[in-house]
Amino acid sequence: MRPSAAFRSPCPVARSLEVIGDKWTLLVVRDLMLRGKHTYTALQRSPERIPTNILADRLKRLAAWGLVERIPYESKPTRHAYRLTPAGESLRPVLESIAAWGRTQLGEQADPPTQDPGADDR
Amino acid sequence: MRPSAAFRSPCPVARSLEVIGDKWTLLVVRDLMLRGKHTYTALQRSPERIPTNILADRLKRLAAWGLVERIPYESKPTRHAYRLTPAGESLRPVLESIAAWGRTQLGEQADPPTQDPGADDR
DNA sequence: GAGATTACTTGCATATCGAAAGCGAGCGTG
DNA sequence: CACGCTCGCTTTCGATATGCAAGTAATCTC
Repeated sequence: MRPSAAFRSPCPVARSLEVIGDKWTLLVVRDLMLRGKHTYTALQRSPERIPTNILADRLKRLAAWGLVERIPYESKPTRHAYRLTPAGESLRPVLESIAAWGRTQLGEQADPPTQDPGADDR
Repeated sequence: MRPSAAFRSPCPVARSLEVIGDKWTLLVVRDLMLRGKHTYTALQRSPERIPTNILADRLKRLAAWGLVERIPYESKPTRHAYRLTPAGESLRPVLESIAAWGRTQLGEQADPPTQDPGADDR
């Protein structure tokens, strides 16, 4: 759960993918960076409906990597805000290039390509 | 396995992550784009040691998305080369921003951050 | 014809995901 | 002060994905 094993290779792409290479992590970053969502439930309410256990896990991972910090902003009912650290902010170009790619390549397409199962062309 | 269900949201980031949001896909793209590897076994021999079934699956997925094409280059013992399509090539800025991020943020660090299990700070 | 190589597939154990339910602390209402 | 509600998670558990190892088939090498 927490990052603990060694990097699988010295390649910066391979390393990055061990941190952000999954379907949800960058979505959390997007919400923190671009959508001004900073509380657990605000993040939960995003249209992609991240499962609550995954959200809790990703926030922990992001915090362990030093990309996000969890700051208490209220003490009576203890509440915290999640904020990107400068290291987390540095993901902005990554997020932007991915958004740009999605916009141009997966643009207005309603659905992903289907392939009739068994249509192996060989 | 094959992409078939609908996109989970209209957000270009969310959509992109359904295509490239995993630990291996972009590594295959890296090898095709930056390292001149074009055959199955060449891709297999990368230092990250991608499991063979995962490689076969990712190549299928990438082909289904139109990012990679599989071209026979020899017919006696049928052999194919995998090549990026223009759509696949368009991932270059994404790959570059990820590489740049990894280089600056995960640079020479030998290992990911460890956190003694049970050190919940709250 | 006994290996070796290429390009995979199949089987299976394990890890991760994700839906749903649970939980505890702190309000708020009557 | 009992009852329900929200917030912020954790737990449970079935489904899906991962990854190791072994198998397969075609050609080619000796």
